[in-house]
Amino acid sequence: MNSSNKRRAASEPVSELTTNRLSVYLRCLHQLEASGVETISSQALAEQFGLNAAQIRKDLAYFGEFGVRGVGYYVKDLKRHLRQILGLDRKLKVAVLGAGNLGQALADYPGFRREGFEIVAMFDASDTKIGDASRSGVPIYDIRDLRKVARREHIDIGVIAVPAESAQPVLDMVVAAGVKAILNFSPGTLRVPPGVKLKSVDLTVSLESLSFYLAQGGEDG
Amino acid sequence: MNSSNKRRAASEPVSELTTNRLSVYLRCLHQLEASGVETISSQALAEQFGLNAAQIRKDLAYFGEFGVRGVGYYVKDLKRHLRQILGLDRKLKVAVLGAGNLGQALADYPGFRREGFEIVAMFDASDTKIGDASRSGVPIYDIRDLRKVARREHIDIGVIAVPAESAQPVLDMVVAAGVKAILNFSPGTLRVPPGVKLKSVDLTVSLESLSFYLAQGGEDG
DNA sequence: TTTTGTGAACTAGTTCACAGCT
DNA sequence: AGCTGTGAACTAGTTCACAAAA
Repeated sequence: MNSSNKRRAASEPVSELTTNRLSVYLRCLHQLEASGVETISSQALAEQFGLNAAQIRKDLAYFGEFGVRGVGYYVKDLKRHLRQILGLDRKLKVAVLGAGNLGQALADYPGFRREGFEIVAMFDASDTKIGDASRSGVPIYDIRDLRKVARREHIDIGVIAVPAESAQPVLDMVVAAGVKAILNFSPGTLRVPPGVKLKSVDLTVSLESLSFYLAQGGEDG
Repeated sequence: MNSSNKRRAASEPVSELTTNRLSVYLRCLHQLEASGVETISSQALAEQFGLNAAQIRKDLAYFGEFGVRGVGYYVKDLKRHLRQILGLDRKLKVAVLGAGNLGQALADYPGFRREGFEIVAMFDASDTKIGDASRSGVPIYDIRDLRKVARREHIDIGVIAVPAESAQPVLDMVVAAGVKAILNFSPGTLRVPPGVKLKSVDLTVSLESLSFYLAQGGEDG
């Protein structure tokens, strides 16, 4: 019997918190598999990685009945299911917008390649960078060729690492080039049309949240 | 009358979501001030930046009565209050652990300096890097000198940008050196003792969440 | 009149606890 | 017996709506 027999309606909402946790579970499973563990209960998984067992079960049950009562989850099986749910069973092509320090670091970041992402292009507006490549060999194209290159290379995901003031115009270009999912590292509010997914990582907000802790909570903790 | 007359008990919890938003509000106020706006209502702020007016008011009211009924908030005043609440009224010293691509990019990231963070040191274990400096001049020290340098330089915040396998040992060293707030860019679960604040930015989870969108939601959206 | 500050209502997310399968 | 999958209970977070202040 097929364990993916429970299918969500395509429009049923999945919380982003849930999908983020699926990534975490997948990483845990990698480690367990590497340690030779064949099956794992939600309880054991929770204890080992500081999570809640019921939450793991709920998150997983949302996508199918992957567990076996009395046994737990088969590590290899669950891994395969999670990779499929997260869309990691096909290679995803990524372009980095902005070939500055951060852009180049992201383009060469080994963690992205590891899970099947392929960084195939960087884009910049500066003549001194265009035509060059990152250390690991990702070519830097003229931002004006974005649409052309994006189509040719079938870019799935754009990563924005440009200064704040050019973030929205660059984002608009990426969207116009047909890219439907964007990871943004620029600070500030950006707008995308419906049907395009924007996820932002705000480095300043992260640091300031630590500053807040030190100023308020840390003093008398 | 002092507008900070309402004081939270030191132990009263503040949601991280709230403190993150305070950073966002502060950034909005920078922009408004630059545009010459002197007062702003929660309604106008909400509309301009895509937020909810009641939420802005609640977040702010949590720390004091900063607004004036019938008028709104004085941009300059509120900015000052937020900077003080977020602990940005003093310079905070930051050290980056790991002088690889990502570490160097973070050390030179202009956004950190802008809000008063001062990146004063990088640490690495590789002889070829120790003694060198980042492009913008941040010196790279031997990780074994962490404790000494951290004390001498009064490091407030550590930023971890080392490979996954060394993340926990490096984190332990940072904690042992007396640093109470850490921003982590390594993937995986890390543990810190109580009294130390760890905030993690997981680049792989972020990308995988976009992959999920493309695999599940994007197709038929 | 305008707009804050805030209790009340609502919505989302987490955890509990147990029926039911293996 | 052991563990999943899940309704019910609970907790956290958001939005509404309005009294009170300027």
